[in-house]
Amino acid sequence: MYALVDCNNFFASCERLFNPALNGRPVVVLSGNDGCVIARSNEAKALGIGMGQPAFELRDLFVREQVAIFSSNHILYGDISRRVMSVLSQFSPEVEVYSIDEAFLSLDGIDMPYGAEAYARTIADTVMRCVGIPVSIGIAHTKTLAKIASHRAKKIARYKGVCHLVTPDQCAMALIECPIGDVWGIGRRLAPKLIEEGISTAWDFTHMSRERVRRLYTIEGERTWRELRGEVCYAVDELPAARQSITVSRTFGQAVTTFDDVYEAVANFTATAAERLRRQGSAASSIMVFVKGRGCGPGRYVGAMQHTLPVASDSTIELLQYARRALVSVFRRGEAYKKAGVILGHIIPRSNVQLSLFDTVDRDKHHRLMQVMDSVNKQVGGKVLRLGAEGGHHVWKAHSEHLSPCYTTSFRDILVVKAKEE
DNA sequence: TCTGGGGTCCTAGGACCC
DNA sequence: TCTGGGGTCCTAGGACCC
Repeated sequence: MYALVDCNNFFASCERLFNPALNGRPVVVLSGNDGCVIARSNEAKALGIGMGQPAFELRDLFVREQVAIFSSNHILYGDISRRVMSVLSQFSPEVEVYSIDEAFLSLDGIDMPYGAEAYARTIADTVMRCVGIPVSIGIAHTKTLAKIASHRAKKIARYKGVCHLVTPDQCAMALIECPIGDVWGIGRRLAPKLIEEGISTAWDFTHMSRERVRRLYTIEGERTWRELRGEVCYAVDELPAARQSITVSRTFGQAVTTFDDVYEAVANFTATAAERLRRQGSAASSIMVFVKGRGCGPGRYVGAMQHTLPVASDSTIELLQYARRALVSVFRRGEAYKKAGVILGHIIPRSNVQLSLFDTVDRDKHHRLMQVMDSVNKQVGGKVLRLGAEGGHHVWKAHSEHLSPCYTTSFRDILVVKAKEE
């Protein structure tokens, strides 16, 4: 059996954690640049605020309904997420961290004297007590069914946060009530096609023939179909696989016009991407830089250039040389840039790097330097050691007007609790 | 009348997830 | 005026190998 533990309104709940005055109030968290809504408390959902809705459309509503607004604070959310996952690991030896706010637990072989449902309630209570984040839990025989169960746990009040889909009757009821578009693996594109075919619920889908599913929706569709029928196709995967590509990109806070400013942004993105690369013990054989101009549609300037490295590398210094070269070839003078990004590709384990007879780079030296940079930055926090190209005035930085403090990761931001004066 | 049977690698495009 | 930022997998088709 599998349990899916899903944090409720995760980013909004993190903001509330250190600010209980927000309980009962609508809370929203905005994307980078405070562009659109990416998390909502239940009160905010009740006001009709949509996921992904642009913030400027909502300005009046925010004021009228006294909505608490936050810029994304990914450092805070990442730290709270780690704490939640750490609590979950006390309840199962097999935990798959599926996303920042979700984890699958294998319940096989676990001693649950009062049954799975009671066990799940203990999990939820413990996460609440230790971290303060509300969670919903779905339990079922497959991950896809556990997803449906957790969805019901969240949506249907009588479940009080835990939904257990084990008997055939429970499963049938859940499948009948599950719109096809809510099934894990059936997305925006497939759902309308299925509805056109007369398949509007998960139940209908499980009653299609296997051949038809396979023909129309290929192997992934067939796996979803089998999982909904109770056959396990996806196991709990504890070790996250090394990334095959690493992207770092940002929309700028304001349009940027000079090469130096765009290059500074690209240098920062390259450094961040290279650090992630080293953290997973890999090296990249290609680097792509892209830039986007202002506006949208066909008139918008989009440039991209990829370089292949002669020897795969994890050195920020070396990767940045290629990034700079790529930027030089896509940068157009007179253009106003609103976004740029760096993508590392053709990623391989560092131990598999094929050296070259004609190599000109002192790789040991680079490696030692990167190790020192990473360890100092990790100890001190932030980018204390960085390349000169990253410094400067950061005119490209996104604006985050509603950023909350990093309560749990920065000494400067630790919450001060005042004793009540006598 | 007759036309083998296996592979690999690469890319573009389409779908999905959070 | 303003609309995020990451990822994955699969398939088809073309080019190549023996």
